[in-house]
Amino acid sequence: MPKLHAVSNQELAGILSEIATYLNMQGVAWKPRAYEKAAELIAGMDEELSGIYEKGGVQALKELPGVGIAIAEKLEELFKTGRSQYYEKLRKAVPVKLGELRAVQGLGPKSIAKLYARLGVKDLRDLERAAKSGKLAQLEGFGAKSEENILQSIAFVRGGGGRQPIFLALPQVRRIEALLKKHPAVSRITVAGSTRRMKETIGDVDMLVVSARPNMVMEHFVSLPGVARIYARGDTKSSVLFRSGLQADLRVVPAESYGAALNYFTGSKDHNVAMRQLAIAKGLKLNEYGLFASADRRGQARGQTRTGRMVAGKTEEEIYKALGLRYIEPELRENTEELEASRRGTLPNLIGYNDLRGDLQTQSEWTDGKDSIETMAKAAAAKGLEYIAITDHTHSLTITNGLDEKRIQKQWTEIDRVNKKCQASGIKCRVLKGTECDILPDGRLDLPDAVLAKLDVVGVSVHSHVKLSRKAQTERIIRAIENPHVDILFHPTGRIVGKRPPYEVDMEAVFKAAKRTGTILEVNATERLDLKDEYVRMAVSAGVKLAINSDAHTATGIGECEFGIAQARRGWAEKKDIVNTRPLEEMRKTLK
DNA sequence: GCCGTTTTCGGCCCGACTGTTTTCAGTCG
Repeated sequence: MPKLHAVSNQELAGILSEIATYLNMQGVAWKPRAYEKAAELIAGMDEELSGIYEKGGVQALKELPGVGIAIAEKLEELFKTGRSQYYEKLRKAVPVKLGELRAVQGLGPKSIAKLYARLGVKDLRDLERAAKSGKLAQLEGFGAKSEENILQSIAFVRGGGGRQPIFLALPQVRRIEALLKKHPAVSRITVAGSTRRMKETIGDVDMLVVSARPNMVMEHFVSLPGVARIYARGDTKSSVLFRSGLQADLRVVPAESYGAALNYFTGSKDHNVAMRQLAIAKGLKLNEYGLFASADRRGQARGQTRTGRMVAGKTEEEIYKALGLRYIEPELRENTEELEASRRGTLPNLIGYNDLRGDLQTQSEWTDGKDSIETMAKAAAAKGLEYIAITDHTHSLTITNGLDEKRIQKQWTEIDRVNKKCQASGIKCRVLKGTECDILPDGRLDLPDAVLAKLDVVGVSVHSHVKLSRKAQTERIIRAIENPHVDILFHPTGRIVGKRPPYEVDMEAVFKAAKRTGTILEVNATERLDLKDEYVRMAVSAGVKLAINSDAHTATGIGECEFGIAQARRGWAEKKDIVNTRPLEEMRKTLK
């Protein structure tokens, strides 16, 4: 067989999605949705499609839900020739930079097509010129307002507008929520959307309120401090952009529909579609107003939204129940088998946000942390933690003033002193002797085994040589965790949300090795969020134990693990999967 | 273009808001 082109899932998804846009431009019915659906499926797959094709050919591709003969053959052509004639023909007819233009708010396929046909707009620069020259406003279907909106959107796109990491967005969201909650016309408010699902990045925020005076609430919302732009202001929906770059939508919903609205606006979109399909299969109809006994055809034809008898809608629980399902936690609503698990009663009993009893990664002033061990211990006790491990860096990481063999032994004396003092004064938090020991490029460790053997908790991390080949990096990490003293692999993939990609590493091999050697993997709760949700799920199903740690460098940061717990929940982790939910002595039994 | 305990043909999730319209197309989620 001739050599295949290793076109990645991301590239394939991009091409299919662009085909969908081109077909949409031409006003073709339904085909765009088919291509879009296939694109979404492929973008979300863990396994490389090229591998699936190599093993099973077109037949294997066709077995994917949403991929039929036509799309399978286009994929085959891409693997065989690296190109798609169909796609190139479409692109030739309208040679525009879809990637740039589709990012502009309010600009869809039809507008892009028209702007190209009439004004020759091919990219963001052309678009800006057309808008500034006033030509755009003269086009039928466009006007002064669309010109203004497009110019603002261009500025937003250029400013890197888009998704924000949840740990940056959520504090802002909570401030906005608090401001709205104080308004007398707001009787109830909930944050929905990807924020409620605790996705690692947030595109925009959806908030729901119940109010007898929606108009007042909307007025209050669009005039909140920090609002830079109002996209929409209606009776039931308003949408604004804050100066911080956060976009927020507020919806006013009737109390009797609150559960349905919450369900609908929490998403994910795929979860909603699956829910609605389930409803249809049961002869019901689900929308944001409730679950209804199927509407009669005449009612639907008249565009009525609330036809039929309401079966459920006040709470999410009753909607799930009416569909024969158990309640599904928001973090699981990604349409990745949660509906099936719910129906079968096999949903995980997720770890709770208050389930952690200890913190197994913290840094003190001995290296790059800010506070003394004693201060850290007191802060941990005040937060109700039963134990923390002080895991300062090791000497290879010179920039942090990492500990060598001598200094770490001195630190033990200090930890003994702090533990004694705490015990004497009734402070119930035990400080464990730990390390965040560097993994050297060849997989050896930065401290001798004799020292590691005396520590309570040995964590290991990659901090250098992050560009090794996949094979070398994987072997390096596996060699490190094969060390009989190593308890935890800290931030296993090295990524930082929105800043730094993960190293090239075969995580399936790491999970196998972790299982075999009894090594715990960390879910780092800082901006790393590493392991991420998908890897948590793979680790859990591989039977690997996890620890969720704050990686605190200050006393105030200790035990701050909300976002790490969220990732673990999104990865279907239960309390029993997380070692630091256990009391100290039980937790110690999970260490090597 | 895809799919089938409602169908191999005829469905495909569905409603709100904007802007430019005078009844609606386009976009978004």
